[in-house]
Amino acid sequence: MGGAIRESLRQLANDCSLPAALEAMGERWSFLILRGSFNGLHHFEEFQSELGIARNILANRLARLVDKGILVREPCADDRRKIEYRLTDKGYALLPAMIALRQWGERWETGTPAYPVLVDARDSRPIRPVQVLSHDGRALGKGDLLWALPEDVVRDEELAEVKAAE
Amino acid sequence: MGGAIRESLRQLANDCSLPAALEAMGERWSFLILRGSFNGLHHFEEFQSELGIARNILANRLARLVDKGILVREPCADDRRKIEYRLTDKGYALLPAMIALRQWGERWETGTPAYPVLVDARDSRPIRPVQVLSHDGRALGKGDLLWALPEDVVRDEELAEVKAAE
DNA sequence: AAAGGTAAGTTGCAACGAGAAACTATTGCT
DNA sequence: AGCAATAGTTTCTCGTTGCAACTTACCTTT
Repeated sequence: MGGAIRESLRQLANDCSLPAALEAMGERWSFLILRGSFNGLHHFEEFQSELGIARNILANRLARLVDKGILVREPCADDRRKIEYRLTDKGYALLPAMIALRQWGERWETGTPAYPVLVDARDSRPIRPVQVLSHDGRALGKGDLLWALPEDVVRDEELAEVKAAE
Repeated sequence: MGGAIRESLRQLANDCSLPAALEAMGERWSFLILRGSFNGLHHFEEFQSELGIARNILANRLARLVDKGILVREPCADDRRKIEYRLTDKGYALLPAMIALRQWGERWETGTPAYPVLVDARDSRPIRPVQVLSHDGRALGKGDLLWALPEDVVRDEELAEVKAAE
C-alpha cells in the first residue's frame, strides 16, 4: 500500500491539472494581461501602454489567451478599427488564483498592501486572504491536508446515506 | 474624482504585488518544482526524474527559489552527497495560489479531478474550491469587488470605534 | 477626395533563455 | 582502491523575447 501511494504521487506529477493551467497561463505576461483585463483594459493599445510590453509579444499573448478561451476578441461596432478584448467566464474564474498570487506578493515580497486595494463592494471592507478551506469552512494549514485516492474520499452522497439510515 | 480613480488604476498596474510575485514564481518550471516540494520531493535527482526538466534549468530554478526564500537548501546529515530542499513558510504560503491554479485547470482545462486529490486530513472530505471571500465569509463574484483608496477602506478599528460609541 | 492620424497588428533582427548530452567534483559503498 | 550515486556545470543548439520599423485598415478633418 505504501508502494501504491508512492505510485499515486508519481501519477499526480503527470495527471494533475497544474501543468494544464500553466500551459494556458504560465507564459510571461499572461497574468499581467489578465490583471489588465480585470482592471478594465479592453484594447490593444491600452494593454501596450499600461504594461510596456512589446507589440509582437502582446499580439501573440492576446491571440493565445483568446485561443484558450480566456478572452474573447470582438471588433467594436462603433469604431471598426478597434478590437475589444473581454474576459470570458473561464478567464474570470482565474480571479482567485490571481488574488492569491497578489496577496502572497504583498505579504512576502513587497511587504505593504498596494493601493488601490480590492474591497467588498457592499461594505467597502477589505477582502479576506484567499485560503484553503475544508468542506465546512475551517482554514487548512500545513499538516491538515492529505492526498487521497477515489475510494478514500468521503463524499456528500455517502454522508447523506448515513443520515438517511439514522 | 473620476480622474483620480483612473490615475489610481494606472498606478495599480505598477504598484501591485502581482509583478513581484511573478518575478519569484513566474518562470517556467517554478510552479511545478513547488508542487514537487508540496508532494514530498526533496532532492535534485527526485525533481529531475519526476519533472523531466533539464538538469541545468533545474539547478538554476532551485538556486533561484532558494534565493527568493521559497526553499531552503540543506546538506543531509546522514549522506553528505545529498542536498535537501525544503519549503519555507514563505514557500508554503503559496499553497492557496497553487491550489487555485490547479482547481482552475481541473474545472476549465482537463475537466476531471485528477487523483489522488487533496482532502482534509481530519475527515477525508474534499477541500472547497478556493474562493475570494468577503470579511464575513460571503463568496465574492464578478460584480462584488471594487478598488478602493486607503481613505475609502472600512477597517476593523473603525467599526470597533462605532461599536464602543453605541 | 486627399491628408493625416489612430488602432491593431506584422516583420526583421539582435539578445537571451530553454533543452539535450556530456563532463566534473564530492561522497558513500565494498 | 574501484565503482556507483548525488548534485551539479559546461557546451552547443534552437526557440522565445524584445525592440524598432513597417503595414493595413479605418476614422476624422478640411
